[in-house]
Parts: sequence; structure tokens; C-alpha cells
Amino acid sequence: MSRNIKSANIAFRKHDHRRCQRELLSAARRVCELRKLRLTTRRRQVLEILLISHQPLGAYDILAELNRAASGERIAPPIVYRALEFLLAEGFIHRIESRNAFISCVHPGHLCAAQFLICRDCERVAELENSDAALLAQADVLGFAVDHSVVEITGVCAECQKHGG
Amino acid sequence: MSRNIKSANIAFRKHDHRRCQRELLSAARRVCELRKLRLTTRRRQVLEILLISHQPLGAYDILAELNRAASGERIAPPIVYRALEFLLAEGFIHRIESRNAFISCVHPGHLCAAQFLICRDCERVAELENSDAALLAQADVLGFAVDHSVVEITGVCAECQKHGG
DNA sequence: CTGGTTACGTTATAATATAACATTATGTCG
DNA sequence: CGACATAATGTTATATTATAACGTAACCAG
Repeated sequence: MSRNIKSANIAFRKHDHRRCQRELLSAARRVCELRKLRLTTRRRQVLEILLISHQPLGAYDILAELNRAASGERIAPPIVYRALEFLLAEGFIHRIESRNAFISCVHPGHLCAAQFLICRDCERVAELENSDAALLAQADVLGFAVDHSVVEITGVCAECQKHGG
Repeated sequence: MSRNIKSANIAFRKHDHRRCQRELLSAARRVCELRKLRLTTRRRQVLEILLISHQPLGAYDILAELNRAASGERIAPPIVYRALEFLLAEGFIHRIESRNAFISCVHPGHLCAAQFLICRDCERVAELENSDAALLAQADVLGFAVDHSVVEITGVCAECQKHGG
């Protein structure tokens, strides 16, 4: 559990983010190779944009970033949404439903049931990896076959509680 | 726990829904009276539409229903969104983030941390009342002050597993 | 090198949500 | 009562998020 909490906290801890970016990108490359999938330029670009920070971005933010980078081109929404769809399916990113936004996964390719702590002050998002045993047990009692879980907790992070007063 | 599971299951169990509707509506009335709030015609209409079933409805579905009922009037989106905002704030309904939809609460006014089991076959939604102790404990360890939680589990309900094969 | 498949590009539009401001209803206090 | 303050509703326009539909290009298996 302490490992999870530590890893969960990555967005909140100081770390060598250049390296973090590089590692997450090459992890994605490796996973794609293993799965015989194509991490095409577009897909990589979208992933790279999400890897710039550990914050969630809207599809149109990503779109704007793409269009800003590639001056001249005029990229349209479906391109971004298709790349996002791929990255989601392979577990390289997550969708934050309560924000209509997307965020890079800190355990790429695991297809884990992620849980998020979202600070409404600083907007940072921590990803926890724990699955919720109690809830899954309850689903099981009801005979409900779980596919996908969305767990998004909004509140104020420790740091903002100190600073914000 | 068995009580929760039972109540959770209301959308899935046969029950006297006329009565269920009446009870949930009068519960809302009582809560508003207690809190000195106005359950105006519009707000009541929107709640009634959501009480027609235990299924989630989109804002524009509700809008269409309002406009169909009141022939002649041409009600606009902000009216619906404002009523929804009120009903959400008072805990009479919930928002299902992963569907951009709204659903009546089976414990009106409790401001409970609801959790949902959403069947992707029959689209029915069960509301569980349990809060997730493990997750909250973990948030606590991180010093994160929880405000609001979104827990939405998608899968296939027991009934659809039998029928769908 | 050709036919099937996958990914990308383009246009248009659907679906969801809110800003901004005008109007009406409600409660309250002299 | 009646005038004010507040809350709620109504109206117009527009922002934001997402997808349908169809054509083109890239890839790769035989």
C-alpha cells in the first residue's frame, strides 16, 4: 500500500519530469511493440502533449497544442479523438469523466482500475492504483459483472490546505 | 450492509413505482420545507420527470419532456440546467458523470456519497449508499480533504448476464 | 505489386452546457 | 399596503465537447 500511495502521489511530488516523460513514452513504445500496435506519429504526438505535465487536458486543449506545434496544418477534432481512443484502449491515458479531460497514466498499459484525487484548488490530479475491494465485493453479491470503474474524488490537497488557509 | 444492497437494487427490483414516485416527491417537499427552500413548479416538474423511472436522463431529454408536456411554451436549456443545479445541490438527484446524465436519488436530501452500478446492456442504474472506507482512508493518509466523490461502475447486471448469454 | 486493412484527413453537424441580460415572482419591512 | 431587495425564471446567443460520414493515404501480407 505504501508503494501505491507513493506512486499515486507523483503529480504532487517533485521529480525529474524530463526523465518521467521519457520513461512513460518508451514504456508506451515497448507495450505497442509487444502488442503489435502502431504508435503512429499522431498518437505519439497526443501522448507527448499529455506527458508534458501530470495534469488533465481537454481534447480541444490538445487540439490547440497540436495546431500550435504544426504551424500550417489545420488539424480537426476527429484526429485528436481517434488518437485519444487508441491511447485509452491501450491504457496509456485515462479519461477524467468529471472534467471531460484526459490525463497520462502513470502505469502505462496496465489497464488498471485507476482512482483519482482531484484538487479543486491547484487542479492537480493524483492517480491511485488500488482497486476498491469492498465495492467490487458488493457488485459481486449483486451478480454484477464489472467492466470499468470510474472513481474520481474531488477535494483539496494537503498543500493547498496549508497555503490556501 | 444487506439493507444497502437491498435499497441499492431498487431500480432492478419490481416495486410499486407509483408509490415510490409519490414518496420521493413528498420527501423532497418535506426537505425543502425544513430547509426553507422553494420547490417551485419548474423544479418540481424536472424532479417529476426524473422520477418517472429510475433511469438517468440527459438534460436535453428532460428539456424535450418539458416541452412536450407544456405544448405552446418553448423552454430553453438554461431553465433545465438551473433546476438540475438546485436538485443536485439539495441531494434530490445525482449526476452520472460518465453519461452526462441525471438520475433521481433514492435517499433524497441525504447528501450521501453515492456509488452507481450501470448496466451497459439494459442501461439500468443501481445506487449504492456505501462510502468507500478504504479509499477515504487513503485520501486521509495523503492529507487530502474530500469534498465530493464520483464512483461509477459499468458492467453487466445479473439479469442481462442470464438473458444476453 | 495488388488487395485488404488500418489509420488519417476533411467537412459538417450533433450533443452538452453556460454567459449575459431582461423579466417576473416572492418575501419583508417601513 | 407598497416599495425595495432578493430569488427565480425567461430569452438570446454562443461556448464547449464529441461524432457521423465519407474520402485518401499508409502499411503489410500474400
